[in-house]
Amino acid sequence: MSINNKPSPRIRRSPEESRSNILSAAESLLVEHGPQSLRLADVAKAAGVANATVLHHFGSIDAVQKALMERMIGDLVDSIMAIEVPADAPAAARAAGLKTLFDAFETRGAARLAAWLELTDETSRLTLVREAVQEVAQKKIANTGVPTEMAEELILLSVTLAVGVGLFGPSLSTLIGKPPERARELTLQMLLAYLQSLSA
Amino acid sequence: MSINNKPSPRIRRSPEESRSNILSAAESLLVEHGPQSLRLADVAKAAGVANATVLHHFGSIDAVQKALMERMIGDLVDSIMAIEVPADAPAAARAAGLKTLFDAFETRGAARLAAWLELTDETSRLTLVREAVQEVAQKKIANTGVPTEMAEELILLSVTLAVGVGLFGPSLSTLIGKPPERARELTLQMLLAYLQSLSA
DNA sequence: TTGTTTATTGACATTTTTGTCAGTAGTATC
DNA sequence: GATACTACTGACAAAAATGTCAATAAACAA
Repeated sequence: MSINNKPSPRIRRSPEESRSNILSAAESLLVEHGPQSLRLADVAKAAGVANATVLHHFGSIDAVQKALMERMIGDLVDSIMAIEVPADAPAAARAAGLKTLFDAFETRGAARLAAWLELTDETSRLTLVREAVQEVAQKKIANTGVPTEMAEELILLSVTLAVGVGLFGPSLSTLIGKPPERARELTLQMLLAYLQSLSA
Repeated sequence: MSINNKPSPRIRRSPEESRSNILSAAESLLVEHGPQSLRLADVAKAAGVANATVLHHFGSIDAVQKALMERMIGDLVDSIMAIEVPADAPAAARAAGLKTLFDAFETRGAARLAAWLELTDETSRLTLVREAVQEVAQKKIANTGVPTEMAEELILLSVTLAVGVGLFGPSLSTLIGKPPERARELTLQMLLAYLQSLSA
């Protein structure tokens, strides 16, 4: 029996492409199998490269995890910044903005990222998010006549609910026999009603 | 130089005590340093016993983690079951019940436990919680005249918010320069207002 | 073509973590 | 006491995970 030595065709990427490829693979692992699946061998395999390649680009598996946090935080910030809060803020527009916020945390791994950061005491990395939130508070809500102080608290409330629902909503809903999106629906319904009551 | 061979005084516990001691140490580690700190050597050290002792009682470090999940879930169920919802449910009593619920998730590690389960795809272990929730829904709320269907959804809403706020509330609050309990205050305030509006 | 650069890799070395085992030492019973 | 039982432990073995290094090969330039 002859062993098949296929010369294993190499793919040569630019450093940026390669890093991005590896981080994307790691992100999938994180979302699908949790943080403890971010092992060197697993990440390399998922990315379709050798272990040494991962280390060549990041130096250590720890650095991969840190870089992944940074990238996902960056994406999250982009999502937050993209939220539009019309100046006159009619109810429908406000609802759409909140829906976008909740989607940002539930689809893909933003909520899972947040849980990961929370469990590993890496919340300090969230300064970028903080700045984004405050920018939204100032530029996009302050000009509606709502005082900044209250705008910040409403954002705190909304973000807390969005990330919590994003992480736990689907599981808890199905746990008690409801469709997975039920917790989010209920939460959004309540949040909107509450915001409306504040306007009156 | 003579090496000091103190014979290292042994503590001999009953198997139950020993298991409990080890699980308590593990729980502290989980709450303070996250799931990835639940290594054999760390758990043993925190419990003040040898590595082999942990394995003697649990067989593997994995079994320790599973046992810890079970125990914390049991504690959580007890907390939920202890919630009293008076039959006539005056606003103040309802507020107290919800406060208890939120406390159950924030103090100590219930919310962190939930996040751990979520990230590791172990949500299937939550059947006990499910049963507790449904028992509360039936026995303690149904007799207030609220239909079971709605009671379950209100509990889903409350639990989702409680666990989300318990996990993320403190960090997010301090992140934007508020006292750590601010997110919980805001959430409870909204939730109570919403429940009251439903009664009208 | 020839040479330069460097992304890539397999083989190996190191470290970390987990698990095994035979012997030790508390506790209870006779 | 003496004996039995077993919780407990240190020393060691095994496995898993991370990291090193010299060689290879893809892209590009002269």
